[in-house]
Amino acid sequence: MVILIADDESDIRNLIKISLEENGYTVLTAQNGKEAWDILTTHDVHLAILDVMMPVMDGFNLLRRIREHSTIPVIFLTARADDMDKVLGLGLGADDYLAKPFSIAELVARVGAQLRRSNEYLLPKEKSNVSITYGNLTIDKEKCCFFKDGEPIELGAKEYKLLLYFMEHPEKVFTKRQLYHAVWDEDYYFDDNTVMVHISRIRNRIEDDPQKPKYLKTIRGIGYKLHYTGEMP
Amino acid sequence: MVILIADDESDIRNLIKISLEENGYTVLTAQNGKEAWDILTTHDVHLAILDVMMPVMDGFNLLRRIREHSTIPVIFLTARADDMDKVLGLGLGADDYLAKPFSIAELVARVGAQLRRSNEYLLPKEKSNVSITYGNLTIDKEKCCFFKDGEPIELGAKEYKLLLYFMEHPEKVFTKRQLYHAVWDEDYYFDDNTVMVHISRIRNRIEDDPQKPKYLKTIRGIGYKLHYTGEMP
DNA sequence: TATAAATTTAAGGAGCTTTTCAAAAAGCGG
DNA sequence: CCGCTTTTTGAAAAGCTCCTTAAATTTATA
Repeated sequence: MVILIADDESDIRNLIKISLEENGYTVLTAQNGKEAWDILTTHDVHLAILDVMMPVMDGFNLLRRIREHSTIPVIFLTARADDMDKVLGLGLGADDYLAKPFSIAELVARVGAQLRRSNEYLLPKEKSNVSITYGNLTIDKEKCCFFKDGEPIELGAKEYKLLLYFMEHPEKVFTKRQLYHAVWDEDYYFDDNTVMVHISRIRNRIEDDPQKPKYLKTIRGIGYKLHYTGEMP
Repeated sequence: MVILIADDESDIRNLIKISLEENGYTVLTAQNGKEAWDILTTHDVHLAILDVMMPVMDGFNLLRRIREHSTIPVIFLTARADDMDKVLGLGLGADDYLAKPFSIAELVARVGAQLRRSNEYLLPKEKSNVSITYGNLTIDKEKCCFFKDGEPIELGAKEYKLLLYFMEHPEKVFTKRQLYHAVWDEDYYFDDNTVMVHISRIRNRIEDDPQKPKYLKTIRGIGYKLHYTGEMP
């Protein structure tokens, strides 16, 4: 799960970031509303924590823009009591709010609660077949985008189709012949290594260490599979 | 969000313009009521800040004309106390007012508040299905007009339909076949490049640099999509 | 260690994309 | 209804990206 924190105070940002990362979340940060908007439009974010008072664009305006396109949970942080009233009064669609200073444990708990809730009531579109998430990898079939930890990764068309096929059948092993069939939609009669070259390319883009792939595993003598090492949220 | 400032003092115009732009708004300016009226009738403006005293057409008359057609928030600026009384007394439908000299921070706050309010109570018509806004692009299905930063951009019929289709599904990738189907409403059997030509023409009209499109992105090997860069003018 | 399998690299080119241009069609005003 | 302007279409050429190919290198297994 990818969480965005937008706050102009770097101490608070870092404190929250570290605490959430300890709980297994991936965290992106922004110093102001504009930065946050840039991240939200280019990344795959599942929840946002926004300070009300920020330079360049404040939390209210940011939330309004978010709600034009998205229903992700948003948690507000406020320093002043009357800001809190605004949050409630405006009915802008914030899902939760906390007054500073707040207990970090409470924030983490509320993040968990919002994510659980949003998972339950997810729109059918978001829920099912448009985007596929496996571990910290996400592929959006509508936008034709691929994300790792919420970060977008550029892929060529063939690379994208190949990876999509793996994402649709995680952990399943495919021979090169099967993969060629699925992606190129034609038989291959002899073993050119086109498929392998593309696998190699994908590894260079998505693996931390392409020599020791964590995701795209080789099953020697048979083929390849998409594997996820680590705990599933 | 596009804001119009009408004031004959250029210092004040620029000060306000800069402050609002820092907050992520797009700003248009006018030196008098007539200029302001010209802009309001040809552009897509979401809020107006009017000086009461202006040559050619004063703020009162301008507001009266605005209210014949539009319900956008209007904020008055006044230099004299008795003008302020007029604003209140006339009941012309100004949404807020500030006496000069005013704190720029307060003006920015009030602009934000008015925009929030107008968004909440928006008529369903204005809110949803008649005009679509994505980033700094707006398309008005009723007037069949397209705006970038509030500036109208002329489009041919096919260009308009194509762009409308993209605006209705922002970020979604479409193949040329899908686009042809949606806009021309007939199958295409061979790959004439008529869709591409129209894409190219749209880019020439809406992109700052058509060579490096910010909005209409090519997804090589797959198709095209309307993207929002997150940049704010 | 030998051998087969898998991976990497780099170059050339195929195919996709863009642009341009001109002809055809459609819209507009007189 | 005719001639003018604008828009759309189609074809062809130029440009560019990424795919394919082949050869060199590394890794795994018997």
